[in-house]
Amino acid sequence: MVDQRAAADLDAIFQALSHPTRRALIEDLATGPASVTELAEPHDISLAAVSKHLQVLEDAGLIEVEQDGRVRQCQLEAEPLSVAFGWLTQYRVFWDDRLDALGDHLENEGQ
Amino acid sequence: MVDQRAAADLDAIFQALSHPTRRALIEDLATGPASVTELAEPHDISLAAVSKHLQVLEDAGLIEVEQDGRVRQCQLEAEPLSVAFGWLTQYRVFWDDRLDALGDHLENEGQ
DNA sequence: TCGATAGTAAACTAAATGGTTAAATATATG
DNA sequence: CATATATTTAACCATTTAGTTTACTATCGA
Repeated sequence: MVDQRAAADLDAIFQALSHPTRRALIEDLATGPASVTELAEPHDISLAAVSKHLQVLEDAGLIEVEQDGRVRQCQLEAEPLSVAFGWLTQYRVFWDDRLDALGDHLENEGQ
Repeated sequence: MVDQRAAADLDAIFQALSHPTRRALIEDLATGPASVTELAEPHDISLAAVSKHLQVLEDAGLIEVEQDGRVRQCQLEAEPLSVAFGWLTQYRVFWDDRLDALGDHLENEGQ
């Protein structure tokens, strides 16, 4: 009952993650909730453009937005990230098997 | 020397993963190398369309293609998958922290 | 109440995406 | 050699994407 949405959503999740601005927004939000204006500040595009990116993230379930007066507080929603992670995990044996020689550039996630 | 390409490539990798046909191709290739025609067979689109999808996968580094006479053998390249995995791992603490209640839908990757 | 602030919506544009069909290019085979 | 097979390329089309600017809608605060 957590996964029934997952398969259909992989499209939207990976699509959302494919844009550097949206990944940057996610990285910002990893440090805590923020308003649209706050999130837009470091980016060299219009507020409307950031607003659209946030809409994409919200549609993919990657953020949740809470209206607080005239300000919208955005919060990172981890579940879709874990869905994407889950899909990739399928293939982990693959690079564990094949990338021994290159090795350890992923090992930092294990410690 | 494995990661210098990584940041720039996340765009292409996630973009490549965002299309269900391409994910299906990856899943096919996980069972072993295959030719373009073999890969195309289960899909209800033209061979040319599959060829384009494979080109996207190749550009993202997700497959390697080896010409063998008139047939092109495609092989899964795990490294970009591990790069995407690596990016997501950054946020693992997030869903580990927050999704305890939902829990265990990822736990099957640990056993 | 008036003006500033926060944000979305609308209309537009350029480029990218995902598909098609038809033609082209090798290579294999009878 | 002639034909069939494997695959890409080209030309085209419709839709989506990512951005812009300009309105519009709330809401806050003096």
